[in-house]
Amino acid sequence: MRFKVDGRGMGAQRQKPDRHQEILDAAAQVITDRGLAETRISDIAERAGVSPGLILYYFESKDRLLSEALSFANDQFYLRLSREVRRIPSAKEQLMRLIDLSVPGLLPEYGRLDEWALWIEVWTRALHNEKMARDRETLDKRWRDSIADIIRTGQKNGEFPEGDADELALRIGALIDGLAIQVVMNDSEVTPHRMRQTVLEMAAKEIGFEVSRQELGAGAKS
Amino acid sequence: MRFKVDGRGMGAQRQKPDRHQEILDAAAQVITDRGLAETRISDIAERAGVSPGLILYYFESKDRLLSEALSFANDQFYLRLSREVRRIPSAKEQLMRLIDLSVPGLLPEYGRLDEWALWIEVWTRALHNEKMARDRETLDKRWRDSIADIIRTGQKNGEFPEGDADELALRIGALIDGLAIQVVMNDSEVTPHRMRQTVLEMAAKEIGFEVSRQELGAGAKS
DNA sequence: TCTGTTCCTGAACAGCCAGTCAAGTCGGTG
DNA sequence: CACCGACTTGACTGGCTGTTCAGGAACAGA
Repeated sequence: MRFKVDGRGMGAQRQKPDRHQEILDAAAQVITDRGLAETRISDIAERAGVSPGLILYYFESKDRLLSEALSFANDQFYLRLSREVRRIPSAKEQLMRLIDLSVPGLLPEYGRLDEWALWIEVWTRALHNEKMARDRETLDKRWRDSIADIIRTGQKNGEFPEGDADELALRIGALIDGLAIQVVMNDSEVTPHRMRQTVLEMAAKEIGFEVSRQELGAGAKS
Repeated sequence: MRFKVDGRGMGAQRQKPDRHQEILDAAAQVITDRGLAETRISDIAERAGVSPGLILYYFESKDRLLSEALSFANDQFYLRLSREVRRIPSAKEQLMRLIDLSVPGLLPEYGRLDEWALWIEVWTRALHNEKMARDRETLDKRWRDSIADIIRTGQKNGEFPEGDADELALRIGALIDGLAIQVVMNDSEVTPHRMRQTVLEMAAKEIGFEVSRQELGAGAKS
């Protein structure tokens, strides 16, 4: 039961690739395009360019690996989002950026639809797996909190009127989830652009700020 | 490749149980409590009280069976919902009933959380299965349409002000989806009661009707 | 160079499960 | 009763895949 705790402490880690990380990445990719149910250890090994045996050398079981991969990938998304948002001064702009980043496939450079596909796999797994259920709740709370934080920021600096930031965040978060499902499924009636517009309008109405026609249409054509 | 087309045409079908139906029911139950990934043909057979071989006698493959079971179960929910709603005269009452039926676990006699769990499995499957993706879109459109129909009814008879019924239905439907996910996952911050209240408030605000304090709290305590 | 540890491989193993099949039951029909 | 077709069983099989393992490569320290 050997374990590689971390790459820490040996200085030159440029040569030695971080297998742990690489395997998690490969796993997330495979899960994204084949689906959790169709993901085999050998697929992950192939994608990572190693032998199947090595996967089990680093992770004690397939189940563990999959769980870690899902949490890991969702973490990535969250980190990128909060890093990006933090550098924007205006709360309204922050919120608009958050929305853009949440619409599957809206921004070509980011939205590879990946995150949402993984997120749905998390839901399915959480339904019958206690640990995954706890993870999901934590991740989701963090997601709502980052929306609520933006709202509170805006309320403090006068951009938004007063109101229950947590309740508002719940509403906007849920709306995003619900719409994202349809967009990620390629529903012909719910395009990324329409989703963006709908979320933005409702957020504006609920929170209480103005959106110009130009801002509404900024995401794509029309 | 024998096939039992239907029980039609032999009069006494009380004795002969409808295996097709029974198996679909059993499958939906098993999927609900074990999850699609953990569902074996033998589990379904056991639940239905028949031998595993018989399952494959009625369905050409496990895959077909599972697909049919998912669509079938979601159909059931929709039928029950529209049957119930149709007998209510007021559009506002119709909408409130629809909301109550949609909140997982709110009504003890109905909401066994089942439908939502199955619905999430459909999403996962639709992500990588073309046929399932089409089915989902159809089912989802029907769901949005039934909300839109209620809104249009209310607009025609003067209960609700004018407005784009389809857009409103999209918003309310998405909100319900997003919140239901959290409720069905037992998120400690999103209770069935809170979901009911949130959806009702937003629907009232968006569509443009009044809800009394009493109506808001009708679902449960508080 | 020698040695011990870590990393890595590919083959082998073992369990599981969808799907097949030979055989049997049951109900109706002539 | 004899026959026939639909229905049902449960044992079997063939393939797949998670996991183990014996051994080899790479590398560091002495």
